[in-house]
Amino acid sequence: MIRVLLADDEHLIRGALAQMLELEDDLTVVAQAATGDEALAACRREAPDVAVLDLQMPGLDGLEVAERIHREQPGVACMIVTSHGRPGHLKRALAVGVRGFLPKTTSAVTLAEVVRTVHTGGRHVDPELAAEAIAAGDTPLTPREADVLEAAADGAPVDRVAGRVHLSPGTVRNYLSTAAAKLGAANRHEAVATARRMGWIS
Amino acid sequence: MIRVLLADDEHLIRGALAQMLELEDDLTVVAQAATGDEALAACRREAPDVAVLDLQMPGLDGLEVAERIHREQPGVACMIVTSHGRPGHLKRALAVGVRGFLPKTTSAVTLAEVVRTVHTGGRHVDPELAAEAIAAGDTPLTPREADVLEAAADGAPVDRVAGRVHLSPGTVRNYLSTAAAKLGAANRHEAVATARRMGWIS
DNA sequence: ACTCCGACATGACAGATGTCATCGCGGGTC
DNA sequence: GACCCGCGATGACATCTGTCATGTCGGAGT
Repeated sequence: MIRVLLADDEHLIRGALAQMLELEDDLTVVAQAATGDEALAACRREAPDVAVLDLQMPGLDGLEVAERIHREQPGVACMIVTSHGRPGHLKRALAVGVRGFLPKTTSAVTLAEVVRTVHTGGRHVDPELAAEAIAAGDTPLTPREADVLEAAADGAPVDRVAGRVHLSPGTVRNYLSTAAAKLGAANRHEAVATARRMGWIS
Repeated sequence: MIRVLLADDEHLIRGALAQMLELEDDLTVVAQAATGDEALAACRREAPDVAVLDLQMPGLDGLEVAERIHREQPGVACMIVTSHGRPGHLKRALAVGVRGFLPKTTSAVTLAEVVRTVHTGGRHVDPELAAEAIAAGDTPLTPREADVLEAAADGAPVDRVAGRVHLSPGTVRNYLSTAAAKLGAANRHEAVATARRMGWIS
């Protein structure tokens, strides 16, 4: 019997998913969590075989949870389920030791199968997402550029961004300028949009 | 037996939800749809008692589908289920004749109950969302301001926005300026962010 | 008829932003 | 040691934006 931890902030979805997994003879949901922190706590307590994590959750997101679980309990196989599958997320997930990555558009049978796959040590990523990730390539941004772009993501004026990242306004402008150029955007706001779409910034 | 139409682009969720609703003795899912257009077609074909619509779907979104269903088949009770419950969406939904509005964070039993409620002619909106909607109030933007702001939502420079809405660049700047002022934003990009948060633009 | 308001436009000006050249510092690499 | 590259900074310049004053036009109310 494969013991599954289920984390998703949407109660309705989580409940429905749990019911569905319980329907499988060889699966049992031993814990549910609505936030990243809950998921982590539940994982320590129950030591499940597989952790099914939603990407976007309040508090720690699925990727951060997966990272910590992977460090603390390497025996627990993590997999990510998400509505918005950005290429960058997949890369980060794999880097962090995630063994399964599925969009919520996949069918129920696939989910159960993937749970079994990762439990036996295998990996599975959605083919379409994988293709996108390959097509998108790696981020062209330096770490600092990504930081600054993210700090500018809410549309705040340069000065405020500069305060957030503790840089001079001029430096911020330079970073944003090069970032926008690398992303082929006309200004930083477009740059933010494309970087978001690619999953290069949160 | 209450006949339910279920529309959600996330296959996993839709399937799980369907199973869950089928578990109720007095409910049966007669059709499922992954897009707005499919939902509309299925609704015409099956004439269900209740249509459960996700807000964000490819093609027509839940609100547009609800509007058309309400016009074409007033006998079909529409309800919206969504992950991101913005205050503005709720207002628009009620204006369009939607009878139930729930975030996906609600529990499964609530969903079933609300399906029954709207079927008997009642209404149900999530109390928390209702409170937010009241607190948020109506959009301060004129229709045209909202249009222009939405056209500027992806961060495009003024000229491009002007092209999209067939206006002179100067006029666009004026609209964006007044919109930003009304929303208390430092620039149009912040204005876009707050308008999005409130559900005043898609 | 008169008034108000929203849609649309123009012109002008200040301040914010994008761009570029240039600099120093430190960590790798050949 | 020489070199490249990323990080951080400055200054100058051109352009883009935000703001305001001002005007026209048509529809809705009174």
